[in-house]
Amino acid sequence: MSARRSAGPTLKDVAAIAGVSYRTVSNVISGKAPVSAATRARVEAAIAELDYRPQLAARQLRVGRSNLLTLSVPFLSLPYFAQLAHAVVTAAEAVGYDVVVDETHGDAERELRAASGYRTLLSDGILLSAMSIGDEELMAARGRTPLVVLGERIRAARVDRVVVDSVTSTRDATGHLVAAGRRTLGFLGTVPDASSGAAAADLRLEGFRTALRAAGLEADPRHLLEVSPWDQRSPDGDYSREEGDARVRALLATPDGLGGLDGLVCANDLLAIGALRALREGGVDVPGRVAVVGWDDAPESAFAVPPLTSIAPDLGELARLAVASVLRLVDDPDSPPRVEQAPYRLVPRASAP
Amino acid sequence: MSARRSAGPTLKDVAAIAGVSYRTVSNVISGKAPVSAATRARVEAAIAELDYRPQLAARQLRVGRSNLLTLSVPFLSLPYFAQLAHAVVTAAEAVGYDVVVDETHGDAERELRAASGYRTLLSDGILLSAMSIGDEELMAARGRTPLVVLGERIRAARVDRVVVDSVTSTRDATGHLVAAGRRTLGFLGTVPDASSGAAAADLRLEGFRTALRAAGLEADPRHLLEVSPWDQRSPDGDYSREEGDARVRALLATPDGLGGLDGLVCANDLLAIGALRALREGGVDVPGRVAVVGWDDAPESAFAVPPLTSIAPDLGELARLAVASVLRLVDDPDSPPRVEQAPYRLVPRASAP
DNA sequence: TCGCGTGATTTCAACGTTGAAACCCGGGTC
DNA sequence: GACCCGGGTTTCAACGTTGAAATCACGCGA
Repeated sequence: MSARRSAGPTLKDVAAIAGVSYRTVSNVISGKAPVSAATRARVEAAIAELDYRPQLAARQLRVGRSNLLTLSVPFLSLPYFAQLAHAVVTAAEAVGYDVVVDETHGDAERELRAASGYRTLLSDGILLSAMSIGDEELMAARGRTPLVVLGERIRAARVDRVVVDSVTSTRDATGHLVAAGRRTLGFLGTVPDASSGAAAADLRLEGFRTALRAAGLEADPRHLLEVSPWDQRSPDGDYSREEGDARVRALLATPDGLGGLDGLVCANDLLAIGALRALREGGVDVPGRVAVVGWDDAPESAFAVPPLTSIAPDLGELARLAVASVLRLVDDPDSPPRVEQAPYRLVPRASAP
Repeated sequence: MSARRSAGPTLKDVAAIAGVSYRTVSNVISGKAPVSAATRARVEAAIAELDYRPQLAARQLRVGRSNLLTLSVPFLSLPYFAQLAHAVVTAAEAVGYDVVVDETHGDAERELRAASGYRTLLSDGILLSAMSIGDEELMAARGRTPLVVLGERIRAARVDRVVVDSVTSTRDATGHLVAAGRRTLGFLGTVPDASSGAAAADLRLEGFRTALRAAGLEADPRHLLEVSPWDQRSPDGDYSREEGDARVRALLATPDGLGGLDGLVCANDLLAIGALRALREGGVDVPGRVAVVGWDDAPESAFAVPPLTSIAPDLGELARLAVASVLRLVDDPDSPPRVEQAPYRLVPRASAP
């Protein structure tokens, strides 16, 4: 006897018990062909008796679909991606799909593998949240598997994408500070190499600048706080609480300290939460002296000290759009690429009332 | 032409180009049979030319394995489960497995479906973190698919489980407070219905009591704070920051307020973080007046105000043990059930130095 | 009474892969 | 020179399911 798996019952086993052909059992299950009430009952009894379950692999082989989507994110352990995964699993379930989760750790090679459809054909479509690879690499690597990119790092028009507008959202967040009378604003989370050019953080910086310009303001270069270069060893990437803490701490240690800074826009909530700690421990009142806003609306942000004002992307909608997009591609691989936007809103809290 | 999928190349297509039989292509890919260097090169060139990928469904159908595990958790959006998912994906990847994530929302019906192996045969094994169903239901529902239960809710000896010892870990956490001179201790997170009897929170309460007893202390019943009954509508379950905040706020609103409470042990970090907020806003100094410990060591806990002392379960090890267990079952379905323990450690921070 | 249509059921083949076994061929061995 | 050995390669069948088409039973109108 071969070393095969538990060898559960098959259509044939059910058919034998019910006294019909196995095709009829299939008909009962799929409901695609009419079956008399009597046989249906017999078949269903047999199914229950054997606890029969269809073998997805066989179905998939036959029909060419797995009803599986792959979600590829850098780190499931970051709140943003955890929320995203939650939203995607929920959205996929609503349309009868399961989700395989892949973590890239922001590793370019792994992101390329995701873009190209992995080594093995498994899922019907891929949702990729990239943070290391750029447009050309992605376009070069992509394979036949339907692909939808999440987020604004990738800008190529020839891929389906679902995004939340980083520029206008961050402009709004910055505008919120300006409207509250803040005049000396800083930005936490600029990226070292200008080469990337399309990272979400760059777009958020752009939104920051747009808002300042609109208000006739300008940012002191010392208030543009750059995060450390990407570090593979860090388990959570560089937009972390620790990094936010460190960068603001460094600013405070500067000869002029804050230098009049009265508002800080952060590229994400984790950086903001780190910044809050550094400010608090540095004796700087928030929002009295400095107002802080983040981006993500992580669940913990409402419980930060003080509670953090943030941009809340509608991840539920993002996920629904993404799933819909990828399924459209599954149905029609030649469907022209679209870029869709998910909404966001500004959630004001005590850190920037 | 039928409406099948993109119809990528198959072994036969590669074979045609390379001028060999398709079985030889298979040999090149699997490496299970010797292939001469010359043909190997030709085949590999053909593979590259066509960008051939093996079709997992066909392989799975043939060999009876999918190299897929299903992880079933209540909420991916809770830090604990997000960390757990991260750990499981990592551990599975190390042994060549992908992970399908299923969210039950703590719904009993969905947990039962997970325990029984889902409606369709897809993954080789299931890792289930249950929070609603009990021993009997689980044993009754379980099907043929190898199952490993994560966590201590389920106690049945006849299922494989991987746990972190809630009793001793919480006893340690409580002991830490006692050692620091705290004498009037409370517990946040008792559960309403005593019927469940095996929920992790109950075990943590037991650990709390054990430690008190060992120190010759006793808890004032008013200091055993019960969380609200499970609420399906709540997106995050009842062990939430909001709940912790509400329960402690309620205690403070009591005629005697804290009533001498000088240490609070929380069933998890989210409750503790909520508690910290309520205490802070109630003007209660932590740890000056009340020391607080949590359980989970959520990433955000190090940045809480004050940073939270917590029990840090070794989720990496938990995941490795769980994956190893389920794969053992896959290889040998009759392998006797085991219960394995993952280690934990106490991480002291400012909330309970 | 015959044929016809429709509902119910079955037969057949195919999806792409791999285990098992057969085959082929050149180089020893006796 | 007959034989065996083993690397290299191929043939064959099967995994469990579903699309397509064939078959069957039966009531009904002509």
